[in-house]
Amino acid sequence: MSRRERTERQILDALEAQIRETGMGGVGVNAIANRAGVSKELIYRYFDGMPGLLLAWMQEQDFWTSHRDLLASGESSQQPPGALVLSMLRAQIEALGKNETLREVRRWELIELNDVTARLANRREKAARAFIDRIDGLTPDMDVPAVVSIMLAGVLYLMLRSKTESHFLGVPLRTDEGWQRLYAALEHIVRAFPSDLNQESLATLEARRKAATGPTKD
Amino acid sequence: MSRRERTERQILDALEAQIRETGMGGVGVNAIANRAGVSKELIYRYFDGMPGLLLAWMQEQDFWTSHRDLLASGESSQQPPGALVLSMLRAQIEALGKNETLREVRRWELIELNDVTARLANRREKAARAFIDRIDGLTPDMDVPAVVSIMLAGVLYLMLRSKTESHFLGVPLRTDEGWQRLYAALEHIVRAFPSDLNQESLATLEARRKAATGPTKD
DNA sequence: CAACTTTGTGACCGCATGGTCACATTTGGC
DNA sequence: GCCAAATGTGACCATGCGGTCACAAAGTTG
Repeated sequence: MSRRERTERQILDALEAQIRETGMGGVGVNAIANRAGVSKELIYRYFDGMPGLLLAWMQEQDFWTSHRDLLASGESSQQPPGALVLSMLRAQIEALGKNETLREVRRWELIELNDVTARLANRREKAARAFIDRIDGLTPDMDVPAVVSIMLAGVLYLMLRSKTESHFLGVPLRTDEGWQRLYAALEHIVRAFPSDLNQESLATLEARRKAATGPTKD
Repeated sequence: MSRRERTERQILDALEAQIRETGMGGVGVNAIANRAGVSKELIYRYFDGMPGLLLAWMQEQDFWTSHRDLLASGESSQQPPGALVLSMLRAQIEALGKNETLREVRRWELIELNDVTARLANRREKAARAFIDRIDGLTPDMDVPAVVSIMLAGVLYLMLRSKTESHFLGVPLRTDEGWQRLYAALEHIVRAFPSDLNQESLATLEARRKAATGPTKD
């Protein structure tokens, strides 16, 4: 590992730590450089400024983000639609629940509109469409994208909201108990899917529900 | 109207306009004072600084915000639980859909944690609990708060997300057509409620669905 | 009219930000 | 060893921020 690679690592790690601790609002050249113990000039020289640094960091995240995505979508191609949806929702809960940095980025995506967020939005929507299209055909007389949108969006909102509020409609957002209730609610909704959820697949998922995990402070 | 009241109005209106156009990120003493065409000193003198100004502005909003809440919860105390939930969701969609400022504030509530946001959270959760508690008892063997949390949170997320992304899972977030699909999805979910939605109440709601409205740019 | 209060203004301060530059130090090839 | 490229640093600049202050103009009360 060259000397340069080492300091680039320091900078990237500092970015991650800064996002986690202060949110995207506290991200700037000075803060990152100080935290990395390095001169800010290097951020411009090696990454061409903050946008470039963010892009570079994103690309690293993509690595195992898309890894997760592939896992979630590939693991069970033969399951009924409802089970697929539940797996995907569970994957989202787990991925977001144990990664405060990820949650901060997604909060940021809600308010900021620029090159970086646009790129993130594109990539996400592309992957999401690929997932939903495989299910949509199998379930006529039901607007699958719309119903799943509500469920997924609900999970996302509650994940993000857990930072500033401990409960939502009385449901705790910072305990595993609360998230088990929410996951059970998702099951309840999916159970209304037309031709779906035979006994075996539901039993499989039920076993995994016990391990449901909400947001942690790292 | 005294001279002071007039300039206080100018400041409050400037705050609202600033929030709508730039989001809470662009809110500051200098920006507000300039937009109001007034010296920033007056913000400190009359409102004791930005937090006080925000509080004062919030209190005005409370006026018809709580008004709406009362309407939504009082209009139909005798309807079945599912219909009540649908009414409440519809009210949320309408209130948020036509008020970009409100959406910006709620985005802000997701990232910032301070006196003002804490107060907002308290008030909201209090009202929400009052609503959900009236329904919860009526519907055993189902975790009503959890299911409604998913639906309401889903609506909120998609409302907020419409600023930076035009689609979610392929569903358009900036057209009435998209929001009619989403509202229909909510109906679909509610239909799975235990003892619920006789023909009349559903027909009533169906008629109103035609008027579903998504976010507008004001 | 005179004295006093309210209302409003613009200048000023300290501070942090993003960005650039000149200059040291280190590394690696000839 | 020697020179050039790579790596790193600290100082510096303009700008915008929140906040305060002295002072002017407009109203009000005696």
